[in-house]
Amino acid sequence: MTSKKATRGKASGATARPPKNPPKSPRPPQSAAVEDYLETILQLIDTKGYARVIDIAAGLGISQASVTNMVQRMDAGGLLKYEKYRGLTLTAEGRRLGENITHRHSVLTEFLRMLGLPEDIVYRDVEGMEHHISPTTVAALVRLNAHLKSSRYRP
Amino acid sequence: MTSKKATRGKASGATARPPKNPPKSPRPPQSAAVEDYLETILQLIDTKGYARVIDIAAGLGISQASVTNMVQRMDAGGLLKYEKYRGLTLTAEGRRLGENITHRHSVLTEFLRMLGLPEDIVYRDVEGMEHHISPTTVAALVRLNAHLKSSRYRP
DNA sequence: AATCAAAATTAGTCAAGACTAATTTCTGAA
DNA sequence: TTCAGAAATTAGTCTTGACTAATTTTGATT
Repeated sequence: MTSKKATRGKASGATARPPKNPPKSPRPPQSAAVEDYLETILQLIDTKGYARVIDIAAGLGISQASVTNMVQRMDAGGLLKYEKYRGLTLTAEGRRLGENITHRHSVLTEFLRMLGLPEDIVYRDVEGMEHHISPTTVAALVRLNAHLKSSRYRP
Repeated sequence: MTSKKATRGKASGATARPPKNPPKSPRPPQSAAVEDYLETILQLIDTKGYARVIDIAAGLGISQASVTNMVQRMDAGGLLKYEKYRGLTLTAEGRRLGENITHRHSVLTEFLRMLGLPEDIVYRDVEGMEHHISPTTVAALVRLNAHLKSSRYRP
């Protein structure tokens, strides 16, 4: 608990603690939502060869309008290249980020399965937790997974 | 990834997936933010005997105004009893919830420490992840922690 | 009892991200 | 080539949860 971080607004806390406030330009996002989009987009591209707005929307379970809006901001943020009505492609950075996220997702999923949890719970917990795990922790989980596997851990 | 859940607005997805839309009354909240508040409030009460707005604000690193606002909504949600300018007390439900949350926090912290992670990373990852772990997973982690301890797991 | 600083509250904003409705563009038949 | 339906975009809202500024209440001190 503790610490909220301020949605991103104009922190400078009257009573607040760390007033850290990055200048920030127009609209480049960097959030849990963006990670979900990247993950879905990468999966679509690697699966069907392209990522249409409608498929991203279906994959995330949200409206097409929401996707259009976010995709435009992600273009502004340099995560992907977007041409209205034409389609989109990930930039090098977007792909790299997407692959990190996907890896993290896999590691976490493997870990929870190792605990003997039912698939639906694994799925939901991974969904929620994945955006909050540092690279260091991911690495530690990779090692733990290997250990649990080799030691034949039975929940 | 996949699935966003819609902030809570008026889902009914044009393209969206599960249009589940609970009626919802005035303002009863139930979110990660509320969990952070409950955790801080419970800690203050069990430590100092009471929880003042200014201390909650300091604990969460946000403004007093934000706390006042949330505390009023939590009162409406039945998590605590609040009297303007006078103070607040947790309801039975609020305390029960707070204790669950605190327990989850401890279990998760112990787990990450077991992985040999540095304290600052443990702290931040717990902050982020704790709101997304199901009771079932918490139980599984308790067992895993015991196992790792007895097997003298060394990262 | 009067006063003043600390604590709390109110009022009004803001940003993210989702939504609906309406409009525009694209595309595959006919 | 035309056109209807599918896909995408725009415009405008809404909710959550933070923020600042201004105001009010409380409580300790004189």
